[in-house]
Amino acid sequence: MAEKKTFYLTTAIAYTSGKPHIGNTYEAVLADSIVRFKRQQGYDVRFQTGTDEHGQKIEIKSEEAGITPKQFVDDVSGQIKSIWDLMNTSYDKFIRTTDKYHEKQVQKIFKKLYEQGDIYKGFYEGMYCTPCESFFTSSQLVDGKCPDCGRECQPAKEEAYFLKLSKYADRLIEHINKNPDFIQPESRKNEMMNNFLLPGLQDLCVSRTSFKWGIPVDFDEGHVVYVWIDALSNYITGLGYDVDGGNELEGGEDLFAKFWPADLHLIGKDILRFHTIYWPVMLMGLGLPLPKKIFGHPWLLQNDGKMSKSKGNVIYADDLVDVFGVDAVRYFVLHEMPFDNDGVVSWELITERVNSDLANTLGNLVNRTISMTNKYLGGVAENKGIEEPVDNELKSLVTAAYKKVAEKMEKLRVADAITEVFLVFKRCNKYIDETEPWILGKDESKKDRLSTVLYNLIESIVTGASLLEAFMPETTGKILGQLNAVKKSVGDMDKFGLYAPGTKVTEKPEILFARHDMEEVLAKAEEISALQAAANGGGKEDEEVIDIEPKPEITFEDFEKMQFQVGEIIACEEVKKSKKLLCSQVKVGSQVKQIVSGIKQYYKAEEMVGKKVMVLVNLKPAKLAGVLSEGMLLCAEDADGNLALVSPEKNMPAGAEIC
RNA sequence: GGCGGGAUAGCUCAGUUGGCUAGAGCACACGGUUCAUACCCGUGGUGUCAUGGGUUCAAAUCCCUUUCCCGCUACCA
Repeated sequence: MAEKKTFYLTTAIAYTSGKPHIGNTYEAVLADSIVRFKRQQGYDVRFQTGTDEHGQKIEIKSEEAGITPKQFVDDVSGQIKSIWDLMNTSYDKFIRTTDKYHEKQVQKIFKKLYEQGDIYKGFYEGMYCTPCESFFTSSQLVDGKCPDCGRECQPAKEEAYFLKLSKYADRLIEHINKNPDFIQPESRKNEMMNNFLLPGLQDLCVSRTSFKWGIPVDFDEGHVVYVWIDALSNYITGLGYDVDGGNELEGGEDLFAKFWPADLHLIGKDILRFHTIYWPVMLMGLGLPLPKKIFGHPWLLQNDGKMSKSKGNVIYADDLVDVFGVDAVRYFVLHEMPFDNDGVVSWELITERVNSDLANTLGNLVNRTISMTNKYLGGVAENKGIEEPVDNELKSLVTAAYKKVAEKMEKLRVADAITEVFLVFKRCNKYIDETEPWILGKDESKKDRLSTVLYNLIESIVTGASLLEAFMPETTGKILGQLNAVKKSVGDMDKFGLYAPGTKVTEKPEILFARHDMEEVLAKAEEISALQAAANGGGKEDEEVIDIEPKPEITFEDFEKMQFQVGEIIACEEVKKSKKLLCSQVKVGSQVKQIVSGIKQYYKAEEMVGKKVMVLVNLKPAKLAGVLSEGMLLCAEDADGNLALVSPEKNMPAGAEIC
C-alpha cells in the first residue's frame, strides 16, 4: 500500500500576554476545520499550534504580578490551551517556546547562521517600543511614537546581531514569482513585493541585550534571541528538527522528514511579512525547503464600539460557548469570515445566525424528520423503491455536495464550503414540502411511498451530517447518533442509499440547537460585560493608567536645555501631501514659528486656531513632508494613540515660559 | 506621496474571458402548509450596478475623469 499523503498545517503561535479574544480563537478554529477535512480525505495530518512566550513585555508583566516570567507564561499558556480545547481543536502538537528542545534548537540555529555569516554582529541604534518589542529608526516613528501601536518609544542603543536578508532576496523573489500560490490571498503578494522585496531589504535585528526573558545566545553572554528566530523556528522544532541532523524521533518516527516542508502556515494578515520574507530567508540559510503556502487570513472584528476590557465589551470564546455551545460558535466564526475581508462578530449577529441556520434550517430539519419517522413508521424508514421525479433532484444535489465542498476547501474558502453543506439541509426542507409526508401518512396505500420519502431524507441528512464533520464535529456525532446511522466516508459521499435497512431512529429527538431570544441574549451579554468590567477596574470609564518605560534620569542641566513656551496658534492648514500632518503658525512671544505636527486625525485645522498650547521652542528645525517645522507641539497620548494638546490651565500670554 | 484593492437591493456580498428580463443570503411583506424548535415552502425590489465621458452591435464587466472608502508602505521633531 502506498504511503498516505501528508499534510502539515501550523497556526501562528499565540503570544502569552493575556487571554485570547474571539478574533484570536478564530484562527485555531479555521485551522481545525481545514485539518479535519484533510483527515477525512485520508491525509496523514499534523496540526501544530502553541504559544510564544518570551520577550520584554512578559518580563514586565510578570514583574508587576510579582511572579516569575515562567510562572506567568505557564498560567497564560494553560489558559490558551484550554480555550483551544474548549473549541474542540484537534491539534496534534501544542508547542511552547519555553520547551527545552525548542530552546536548544533555536540556539543551534542561531549559531549555525552566525557561523556561516548569515548573522553578523553590529550595533542597533534607534527608538524602541517595549510593547511591540520593536526597534525603529527615528524616521520611522509616528510623532515620536511607535508606528505599530502608537505608544511611546525610547531611544536605545544596543549591540546586536543582524540577519542578512539581502543575501537571499533574489532567490526569494524568484521563488515567489514561480509559485503564485505561495502567498495567499494573492493581493498580499504585491504588498510584500512592492514594499519590501523590490525596494531592497534591510537587515533584520535578531538579538537583544535590553532584557533577559528570552533564549540566550549561547556564544555571547548578555544577548537573547529576539522574537522572530525564536518564534518562527517552532514550525520545525516542533517536528523534532535538529540542526546537526539526527532529528528527534516521536514514536520512532522522524516527523521532520515526514512533514517538512509545511503545506500551510495559517497566520493573521498582520504577520505576513515575517512569514513570507524573514522565515523563508531563515530556511534558505538552514538549507531547508520553503513551506508550500502561507495564508494571511483576515480578522474577525468587534464592531460595537472600541474594544476595551474596562468597558467589558471584549467578546471571548468561552462566554459565547456558554450561551450558544461550541459548534454554534465554530459555525459562526467559520461562516462569517470571508476570504479576504475582515468579518464582524457581535452578540446580535451570532444570535441571528444561530437561530436562522442552526436552529431553524438544520436543527428543525433533523427534528421533524425523526418525528415523522416515529409517528408514521414506528421509527424505521426503508427504501421501498417508490420513486418520483423530485427524488432525483434531491439525490443529485446531495451526491454532488461533497465535490463542491472539497473544491471550496482546496481554495481555503472555508465559509463557502460550509455554505455548500447547508444547501443540502435547505434542499431537504424543500423536499419535505414537495412530498408532503403528513398527507401520505393519512393514506395507508401510500405507506411505501412515505417510507421511501423518509428514507431519502434520512440518507440525505446522513450525508450532510458527514460533510459537517470538519466544521462541527460534535453536531455530526449527535445527528448520526439520533439516526443510528454510520458516518459516510469520503468515498461514499456520492453514493445514495447506504442507510442500513431496518435501522430505527431515536424515539425522542434531542433539540440540537435551541432558538435564542435576542432580548435574553443581549441581557446575558450585558451581564457578562458587567462582570468583565468589574474584574477590570470596577466598571469605571476607561480610567486605566498607562505605564511607559522609564527613561534614564536626567540632570537639571539636561532639563534646562529645553525651552518650553506657551504658543498661540494663529493659523493652521493641512499639509496637502500628508495624511497626518497639520502645519500651524504659532505665535511665541513676538515671533511666529511654523510648526508641523502629526495630529490631523485628532484636530481639524480650523479648530486649532486660537488654541494656546505647550511648545518646545528650541528644537532643531527640520523638514517634514517638505515643509519646514521649527518646533514641536506637545501632546498627551493614551494607550490607543489618541492625542490631546497640552494647554496652560489658566490663560497665559503667548510666549510665557513653561518651567 | 508610492503600490494595490474596493464602491452592485435596507444590510452582507456573488457576478467567470464584455452578451439574453443584474443575482444570493439575511431582514421585511404577503400567500401556502402543519410533520417540526411560531418551523418550513413559495411569491414580492421603479437597484441611476459611486460619478462623468469613451470603445463596442452589446459594458456592472474594457479605457480615461472625478469623488469617497480600505490594505500595505513612506513621511509624520
